[in-house]
Amino acid sequence: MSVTTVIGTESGLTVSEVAAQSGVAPSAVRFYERHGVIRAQRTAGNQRRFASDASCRIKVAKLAQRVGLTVKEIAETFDALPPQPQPEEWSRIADHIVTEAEQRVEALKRAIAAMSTGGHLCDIDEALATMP
Amino acid sequence: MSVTTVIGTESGLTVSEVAAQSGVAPSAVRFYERHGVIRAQRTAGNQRRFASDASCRIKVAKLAQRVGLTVKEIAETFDALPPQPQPEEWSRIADHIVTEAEQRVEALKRAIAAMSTGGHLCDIDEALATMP
DNA sequence: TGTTGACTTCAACATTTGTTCAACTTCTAG
DNA sequence: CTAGAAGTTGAACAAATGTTGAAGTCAACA
Repeated sequence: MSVTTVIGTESGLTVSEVAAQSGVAPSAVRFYERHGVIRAQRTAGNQRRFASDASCRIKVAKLAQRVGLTVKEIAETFDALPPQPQPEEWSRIADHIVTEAEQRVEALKRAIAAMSTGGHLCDIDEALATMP
Repeated sequence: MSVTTVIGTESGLTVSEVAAQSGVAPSAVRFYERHGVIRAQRTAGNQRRFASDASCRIKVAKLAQRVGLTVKEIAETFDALPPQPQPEEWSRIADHIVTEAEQRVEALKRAIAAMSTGGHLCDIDEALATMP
């Protein structure tokens, strides 16, 4: 071996590896670690080493951001995960995020429906507004 | 009358009125106008006057932000509205926003499902990772 | 040994979404 | 007419989400 990148010694994924796997920039990987979305061990030489679930966390986080969750909220959600999460625990987290997103969409739909009741949504009540 | 606030002369809602109706700060109302979420006429004295759909636009915008749409995206969506939108046109816009939000949630769900196939989601493939 | 590439931290910058303040103008009530 | 409430602009600040660059460290290979 040693022709292509030698995979991180000291057991764990490097920043670049996680970045490549998750499709974000290395700077973003560091950013997510600082904000608790992912966790890292350190090597003797102070380099980060991530467990293999790191890139998955980032992928989920990116999608969660797309539906309005903040990095902080996502980090807090992931906080419920133990160091060695079981697939089933992961599913619970995923469900939680999806549910939160769906609730926000429902809130949006309900609000729009509420505004629509009576046949008007955001229409200009010209007649009413200009009444004496 | 004339005891409580007299509603803006020169036909239209003032910044404060829209702010009160929509539940945001006056500064936010000006912000949304600058970014095209709402539009204003100006009085002879250069004050903003909003049509009565302004607060509704803001309410929808706030909820749309909660599901991940940016102010710019929302403004672009509202751009499709004519100056005097009919309720039906409003419904189309509302549908568009809801649909966009639902698509994002679907993307999230599909991605999670894809990651879950094979029984693992984000679990640590310790065995695999440490294989020689 | 030395240089090369990947890593480290820290600071600065950029964008989005607002808020706050100062200085000035306009509107409305009395 | 005049005082005070509310409006105007512009600049500065703030938090969230990153990116970029400088300066230094570390490990591996020739």
